[in-house]
Amino acid sequence: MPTRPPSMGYPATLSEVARLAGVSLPTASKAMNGRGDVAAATRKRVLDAAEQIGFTPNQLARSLLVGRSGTVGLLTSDLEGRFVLPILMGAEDAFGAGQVNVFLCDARGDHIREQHHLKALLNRRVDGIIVVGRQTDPRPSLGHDLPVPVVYAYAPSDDPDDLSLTPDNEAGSRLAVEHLIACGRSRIAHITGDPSYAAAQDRVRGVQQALAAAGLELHGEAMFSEWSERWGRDAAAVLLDRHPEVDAIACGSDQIARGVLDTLRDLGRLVPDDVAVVGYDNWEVLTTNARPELTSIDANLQQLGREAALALFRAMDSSQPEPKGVQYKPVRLVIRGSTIAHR
Amino acid sequence: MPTRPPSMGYPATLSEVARLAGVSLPTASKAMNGRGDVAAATRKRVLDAAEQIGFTPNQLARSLLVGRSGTVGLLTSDLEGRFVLPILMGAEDAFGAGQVNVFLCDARGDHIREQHHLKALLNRRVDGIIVVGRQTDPRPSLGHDLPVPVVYAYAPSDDPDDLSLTPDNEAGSRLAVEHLIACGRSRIAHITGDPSYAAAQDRVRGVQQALAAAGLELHGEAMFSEWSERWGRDAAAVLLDRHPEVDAIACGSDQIARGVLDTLRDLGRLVPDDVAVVGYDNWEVLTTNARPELTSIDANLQQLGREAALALFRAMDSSQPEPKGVQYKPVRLVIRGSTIAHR
DNA sequence: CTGTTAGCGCTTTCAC
DNA sequence: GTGAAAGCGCTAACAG
Repeated sequence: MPTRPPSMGYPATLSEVARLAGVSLPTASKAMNGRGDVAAATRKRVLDAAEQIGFTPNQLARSLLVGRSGTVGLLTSDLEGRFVLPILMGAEDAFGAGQVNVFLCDARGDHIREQHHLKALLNRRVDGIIVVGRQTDPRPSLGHDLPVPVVYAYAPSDDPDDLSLTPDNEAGSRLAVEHLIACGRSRIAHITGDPSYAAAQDRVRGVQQALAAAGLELHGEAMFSEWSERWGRDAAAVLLDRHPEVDAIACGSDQIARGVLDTLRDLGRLVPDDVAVVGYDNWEVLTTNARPELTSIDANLQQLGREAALALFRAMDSSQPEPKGVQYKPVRLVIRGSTIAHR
Repeated sequence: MPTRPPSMGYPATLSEVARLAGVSLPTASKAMNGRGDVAAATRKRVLDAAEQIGFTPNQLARSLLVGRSGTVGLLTSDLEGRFVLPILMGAEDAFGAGQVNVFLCDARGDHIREQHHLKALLNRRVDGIIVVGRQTDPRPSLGHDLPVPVVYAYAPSDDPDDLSLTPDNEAGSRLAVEHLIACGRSRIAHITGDPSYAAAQDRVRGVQQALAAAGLELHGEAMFSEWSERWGRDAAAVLLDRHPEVDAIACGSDQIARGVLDTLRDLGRLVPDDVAVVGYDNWEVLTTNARPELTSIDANLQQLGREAALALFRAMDSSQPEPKGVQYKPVRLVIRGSTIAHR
């Protein structure tokens, strides 16, 4: 006797499909999944039957049986941060192609909430987890007693036994300054954001390296404060007052660069003729609408998300020892009118 | 004989907990879930045993049995759009509080991909779906032959039998213009974005309504083009050339408003003394860093996401007929220095 | 090629 | 109070 009549309302089950097609349940299963050897005619009957009653295979049952859910967790510390979203997109994209679905969890910077979400993800038997932080400062590891692999993106784990993918900030500002030098600038200053951010420190280091390699020195001290347009405006005013000879300014963010451009304009300094300006982050809304358009450093965050997904895939499939440690991913320079004039 | 020895490596099962606690499987289940009548001492033994072997209840099995997964799908048409994220945050937040986890799917504006994701979500037996669009233009319905309730957020469904939540754009620009009038302005112009967007048309209508209610007329035609700073700059230049008497400009977006501010500055017009400016969207990065800070309209998107989640909750729980149709959600005016001078 | 038998991990009647 | 039995919907061996 059928457990349940093949009525509408409930999603159809595979046994209903089997009955309708006049085959046994396992045969229907094989036919649906293209498994085993099933006569072509039989397969067609099954597929037609499934189509007819609108059969939707229950992944929950399948997952329970095969011991993998085909899902991963994306644990973010802060969805608001504008660096998280592109990473999310890249990861979701890469997973989607592999039939994997993504649970999104936002811990909003709270450790308790993070633990809570982690537990929920494990209860749901995710096959892996990507942890996305909002800054490049190292963050606490989730630990190693987890039953699934974990990859850290943007914010690296503070445990060297974890795998972390983060943009190479040092290389980024090195690129920026090398570009300025290549454009013939030699009196270069640096205005950046909050000194408590690893990103600020790393970028200053990159600037210093590029200058040193060219036998140059920074004009004035590196100027730290907040990651805002306002600070960019104020800092540029002070800088040009005290170092009017400056012919290029490397900025720690596009926001700061936008402020710098504003002040230069107010002071009647032409960009890029008198002073070249380079930003950081390549935030298109800001860079492509600036006057002139802003040269900037792009961290390829979407690519970073994709790579994190692929690394997790590998760790999930092979359960071989994953590579460990922090991988610094290459960034790229996007040249626009703030460093090279159009003609 | 136990199916599997209680060894490490595999996640512990409830039957292992039961064995360790010296009770039967059902009793362990009841103890864990606080169900039925279980002796306090027994419950403690079970909980201790669970703790000891690090038991993690398998939600997959539970879901299969009880017929609800405790998950929902968040189907976005485009993660990139900056209106989607706050809605996502609000929804994730509201669901998280209810022990519900969220599958994130980005269709990237592609119908095929959307159908693909929809199917995946149904296979995973989500209990409901929120569809988040990136524009306020109506979008095709997912249909009504779905086994789970659906709520549309931001982009309403084109089917009046669906429930949609979208910001009230008309009311928004009405608020903006009423504010300008209250500030003593009477020669008001309107610069907005792409006329193919419903948002542009709705906002123009709101502007007209507020002007008409005060017995005023728009100065010049409403100016349409793209949602960019650049257009804001160019449009403002033209506008002030042809209508130098204008004393206020209502803009269709904050980006446009930023461009307008730039041009006003270039022309030596004081804001807000000579010309007041109001933006739209309250995109903080743009509004709080403008000179002066930009008055704008906030669509309360996070709240919108939260409400969509709550509406979906209701529809999921009660399976009573959900309310139908498009609900226009209130927006709010955020006053800053571009309309009222500090003293 | 197809059907029978088992069982994934858990909850839920229902006797004891 | 507690345990035995019966599945949720599906797949992975095996026999036939």
